Amino acid sequence: MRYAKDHKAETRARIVKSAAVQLREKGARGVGVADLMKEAGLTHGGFYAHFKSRDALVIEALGQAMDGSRQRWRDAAEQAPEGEKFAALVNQYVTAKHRDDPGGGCTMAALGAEIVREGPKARKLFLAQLERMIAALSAQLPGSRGHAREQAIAALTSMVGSIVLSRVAGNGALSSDILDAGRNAALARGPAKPARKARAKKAKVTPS
Amino acid sequence: MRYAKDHKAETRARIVKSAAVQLREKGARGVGVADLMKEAGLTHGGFYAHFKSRDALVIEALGQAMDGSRQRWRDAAEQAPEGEKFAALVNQYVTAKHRDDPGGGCTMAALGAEIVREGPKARKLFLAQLERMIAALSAQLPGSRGHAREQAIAALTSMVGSIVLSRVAGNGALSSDILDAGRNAALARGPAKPARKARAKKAKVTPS
DNA sequence: TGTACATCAGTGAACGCGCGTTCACTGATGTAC
DNA sequence: TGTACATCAGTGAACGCGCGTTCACTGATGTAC
Repeated sequence: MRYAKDHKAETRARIVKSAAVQLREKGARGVGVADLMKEAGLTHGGFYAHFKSRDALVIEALGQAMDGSRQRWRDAAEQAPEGEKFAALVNQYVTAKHRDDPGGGCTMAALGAEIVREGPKARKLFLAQLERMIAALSAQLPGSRGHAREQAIAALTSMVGSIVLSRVAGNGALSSDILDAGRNAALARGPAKPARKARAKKAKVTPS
Repeated sequence: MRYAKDHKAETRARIVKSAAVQLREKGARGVGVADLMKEAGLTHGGFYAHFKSRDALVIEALGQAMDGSRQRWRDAAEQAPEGEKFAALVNQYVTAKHRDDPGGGCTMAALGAEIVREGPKARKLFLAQLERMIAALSAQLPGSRGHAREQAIAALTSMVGSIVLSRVAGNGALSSDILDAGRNAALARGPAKPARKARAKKAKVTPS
């Protein structure tokens, strides 16, 4: 063989990874086959040796992007001490870093609004991801299952809304205010934190 | 003249109105010149007698869509009694009707996430609209200006997040739960309501 | 060890199609004289 | 009143371009004998 035995699999993985980033940056319709292959250091003709169609790659890349988010959420929850896991999930999500890195960020925030128009496969992926996000937050909340779930959903609407709106706002004072207000709103759904932490995290909102 | 004196202006308005709907339904890239003209009962060739380019129409239609939202917000605030205006704004926004009618609904929820990728003109429109939404909510909240603004932003993140996520969820129980939880989270940012109303509005969240 | 052939990841020209844009034309009405 | 011409909203063929997809080919390596 001309290449190492898993060479083709590696190339394929490289394309998927690149697509997962570009999809979130440019939208589901914004990524071309030729761009993707160039990004992976190849020419466009080879694409169909790896994927059945552009759409098939999009589905796979969406799944990959979601897996990345799931891993991040799992890490955040695992690393936080008991009782602070909910806050850790919110705090790793509602950040300027996340706002400024759509390509590496949450697929729901980046593509949720437009994916409704795509095919059923993409929709199913997003629905499953949405349920996982709710479950992950809910698992860190006290009280009855129903109450925890309601609080988790309330927090999630603010989290996703914060990222979407802060991206619209750009990266100035308004954008920071949106992140701060949204983060606080989501955190308020969780268990009360130690006073010093709560104070340290208190957001400053610049008056208009 | 073959046509009434404002015939051309009416045709133009018809195209813009149709585009304002289709943009929100299909995305900024999802609307073609030929589709739009057919929707207006014309053939595609006449398009450039009305608009300089497709992009120019998109900008105009976005503005029109936003004007519609602004009008709806204004009406809701005016019609509600003093002290319930904030709740009225939230309640007219976070509804299944809004979720199911992206073409007639909020431009921010439908296109906010993807408009970041478009040109500076579209961005400016969205930024201005975002500031108007915050101001409209903020004006109905008590307390210092800074505090009212923070509460308004917190509410808005939940409102927009609710619509985006409920659309991802479809129209089943999860979707309803998202609307309920998001609406309650936003309402909680406003002044306390009369007890009977608060009870009547209380959302039921189906346990998972 | 050497030669002929198979394999296969990747190349790049070519094709078809959709879409934005252009343009010569239509046909109904208004105006000049 | 009648005739020739101007106006102008709208028509539909055509063009250019980008993009997804196909396909014959390349060239390096492995294998058969």
